[in-house]
Amino acid sequence: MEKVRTRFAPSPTGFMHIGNLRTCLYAYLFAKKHNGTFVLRIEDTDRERYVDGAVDVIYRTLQTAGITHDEGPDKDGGYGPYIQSERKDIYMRYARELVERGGAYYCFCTKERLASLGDGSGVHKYDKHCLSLSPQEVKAKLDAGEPFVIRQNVPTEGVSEYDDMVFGHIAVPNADMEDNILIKSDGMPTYNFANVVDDHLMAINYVIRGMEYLSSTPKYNLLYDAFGWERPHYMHLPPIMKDAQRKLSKRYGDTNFEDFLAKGYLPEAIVNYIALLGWSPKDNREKMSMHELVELFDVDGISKSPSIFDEAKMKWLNGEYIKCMTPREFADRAKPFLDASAVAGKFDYLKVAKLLIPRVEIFSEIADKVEFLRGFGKYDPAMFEHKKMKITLPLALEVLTQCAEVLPSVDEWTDENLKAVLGEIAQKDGRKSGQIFLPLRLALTGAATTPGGATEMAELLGKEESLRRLDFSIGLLKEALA
RNA sequence: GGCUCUGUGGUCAAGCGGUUAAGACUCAGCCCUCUCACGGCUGCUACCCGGGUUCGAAUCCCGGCAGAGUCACCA
Repeated sequence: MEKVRTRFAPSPTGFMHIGNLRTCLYAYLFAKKHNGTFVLRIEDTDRERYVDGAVDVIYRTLQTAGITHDEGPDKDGGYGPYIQSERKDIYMRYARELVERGGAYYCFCTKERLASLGDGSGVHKYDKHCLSLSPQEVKAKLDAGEPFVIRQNVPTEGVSEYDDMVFGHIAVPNADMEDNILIKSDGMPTYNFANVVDDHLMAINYVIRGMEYLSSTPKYNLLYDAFGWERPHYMHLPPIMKDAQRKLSKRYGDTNFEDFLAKGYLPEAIVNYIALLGWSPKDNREKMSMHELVELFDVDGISKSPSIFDEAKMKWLNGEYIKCMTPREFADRAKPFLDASAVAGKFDYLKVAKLLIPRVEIFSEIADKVEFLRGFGKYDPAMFEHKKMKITLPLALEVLTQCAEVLPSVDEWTDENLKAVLGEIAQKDGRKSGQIFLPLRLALTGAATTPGGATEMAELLGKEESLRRLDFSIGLLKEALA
């Protein structure tokens, strides 16, 4: 196999959505899998769509996603420039060469004439009107400064075909293809042309992109052929859908990488999940690091049908990543979310992290989970009643009073130690452990559900605060029973 | 509408002529359990339809149907 060179060629529109990122990921994985080169090229030939700062978004996204390009605008590999707007003269030069080779021709038709081409059937197709212009006529118009475009000269008969690495053999009748514009009247190339010229000049031999190009690829091949260039291999990818009808796109929101980051998703989990949308490894493994993805990536595993983006599954995967974190890692990476929650400045993040790791799938769930820690005050004592555990209010009071007697003498205020001490008490009195832990947890938190049990809550709150709350709750119970 | 492609549970997705049609997410139930989670177990639900080919078809062929893509001086 020749040295593999793939590329990702986004247009700087301001954000990178999941579908683009996956295309980028596959191009990267394929290159790395084969010890090849992954090139980043910026396709900014459409100045009307250009957005300031958009290129930075691309760099930032690749970096946090863990995708590193070997060549690009910021990493010259000898095939630059890597920004299309800086290659303008190259395209014009090649377009003229193509005209000489008969693969293209000048067209001076006005927009009005083009619009009148309708021919009733509804679909218009350019009628090759300017192809019949003589060289002298063309020269005269050019000299007169008439605006022009350059069009590809597609044969009217025959069939163009190629083999796609995922979709197999593709054959399209030439008559169905139009003489598309290669050079626009502003002198800039269209995607159709710039892409082919750049891919060739940058020695890209594996073109990996969305399947929206599947049926126009024969047209690009015609260009390669007209120049006498070797055609690249093609790998077209099925789209990622929002639902069965709609493709994922920025129009529906929440589909770009940075939005998910803001919601508390881990970049490695997002990358892992999108790798799985449209591809699966031989052993059907699901949780994979970038390194493993590179190792396992294989064209055979790419699916031909569109896949629907399922955030529930991505969330689950994200949770799997969180479960593997140490409290230290969790505290560091979730810091912005912890800072914005009820535990900010009041509790030890490491202790909170330990409780949250198995209970949170994405960081944005943190706030709700710890909200009960915001304050502690009057609550409904009826919560102490528990039929299944046979806990009545008087029993709760009795147990809590007992706790209040024993606990102050506990020096090592840790989850484990407290558990041992309280367990002993329960056993001594012949009670189920729940009959003591349950009331205590309620007494310490005043919350029906908490991320952890009585002893974990006690450790988190600390001895002083725990005893204060216990005292308060005993008072509350006494009042209720009076 | 023409052309191109696709069609396995609600979702992702194994399967490549012979399987009790994997697995994961979701959902439901059970166990564990001091609430909530984690974990463990069980369950529900699928080969788009119709014809062929074949001893045998989810797998191959044809035709329907459904969905997607494309038909720009957007990429």
